[in-house]
Amino acid sequence: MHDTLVAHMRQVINLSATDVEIIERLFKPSKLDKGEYFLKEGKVCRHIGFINKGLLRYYINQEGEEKTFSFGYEGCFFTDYESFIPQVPSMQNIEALEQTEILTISYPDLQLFYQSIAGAERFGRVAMEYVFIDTLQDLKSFYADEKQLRYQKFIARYPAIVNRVPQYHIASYIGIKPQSLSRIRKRMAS
Amino acid sequence: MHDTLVAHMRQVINLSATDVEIIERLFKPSKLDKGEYFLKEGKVCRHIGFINKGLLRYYINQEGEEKTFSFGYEGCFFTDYESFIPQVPSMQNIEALEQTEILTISYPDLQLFYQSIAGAERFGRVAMEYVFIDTLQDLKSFYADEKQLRYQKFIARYPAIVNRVPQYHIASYIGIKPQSLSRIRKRMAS
DNA sequence: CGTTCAGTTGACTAAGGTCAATTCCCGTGG
DNA sequence: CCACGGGAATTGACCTTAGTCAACTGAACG
Repeated sequence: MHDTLVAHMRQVINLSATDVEIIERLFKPSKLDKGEYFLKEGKVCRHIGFINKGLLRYYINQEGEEKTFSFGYEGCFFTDYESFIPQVPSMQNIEALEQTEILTISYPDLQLFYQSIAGAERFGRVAMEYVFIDTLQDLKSFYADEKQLRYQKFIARYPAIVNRVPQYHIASYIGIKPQSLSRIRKRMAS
Repeated sequence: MHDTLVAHMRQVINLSATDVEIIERLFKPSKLDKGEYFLKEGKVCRHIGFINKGLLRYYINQEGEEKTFSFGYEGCFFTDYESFIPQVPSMQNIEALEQTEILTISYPDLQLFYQSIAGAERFGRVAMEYVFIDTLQDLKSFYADEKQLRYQKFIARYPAIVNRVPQYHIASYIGIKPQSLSRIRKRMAS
């Protein structure tokens, strides 16, 4: 249950058997059905999660439109950092696109985790660094890349999920309407 | 010289007099003239900096065009995380738009900082969290906001720097050409 | 076999890009 | 003090790309 998570952590810090027991106690297994929400806007995001299996979608509502800005899949940490870190109400939604198995840790338990395990702070920092680098690359791609290139990068980078996500969510992620993505795909095929 | 930096850190962690001495030893003062570079693409970014005074611009070169994606000013930490964290060659440039006074810490000295001061890991994590939240908000604005709204948000959020930055850099930051920004400004005035 | 919803296609519109000319601003040198 | 030069900003005319609205296709499911 916690094997993948522990393996992730061991790439960064050493964990004793006791440490692993602490982790197994603090990170609680949970399931989300397809269409179920991990987080709804207006609520404070009280957990960080780790995806063992499944697929999540992050989006904001803007003028009645859902803007998807990220996906999470096997081996990803996820939370709404904007809400979780300062513990203020969230403006985003996190929805399961498939039945998803996760491990979650609450805000107070995360503080316990940082205090109980040597190097946990370090792991927290490093884990965030990697999420951060990902976000930076995404941001730069959005600034600089043509929409067609963004689509090509998406299918190159996430081959594992491209067929699990409806096309209109991918269009939203790229920053265009489904019709436009359809036209781009047509252009690419010829 | 290190007052502002130390004050910043003290908002997050306790620092003894000895700690402050360590910080003063590890964070080295330096100056950049207007037009001088802190980082050029192709080089590994070997320092994190803190801005005491001045103004920096971050940009990437894409098809002969400079795409500005961020600015740094008084009280900001800065580095190219994508290059600094894994210590690989950078794809971005950091240029001083004004004479800028900075404090910098090298990668090895940062590891020393983390090891020598209790809570330093924590400060590193928290500092990154705030930069990260900023980046997330920026990313979401780019996804979801009209260009005119992006401009309005920019002048609302950075009133201190809007008059210190040439308009064509702001246009680039927003994600449009200088001509388009000029037309948006005209539209807003009427 | 019909309902539903994702995806495609067509016709038209709107926003931003491109190219080029012009104006504005500011520092420098006659 | 004024004229000139150069880069920034503006404006105009036209083009390209994505958005909008609407109709249609196709696969999934009861």
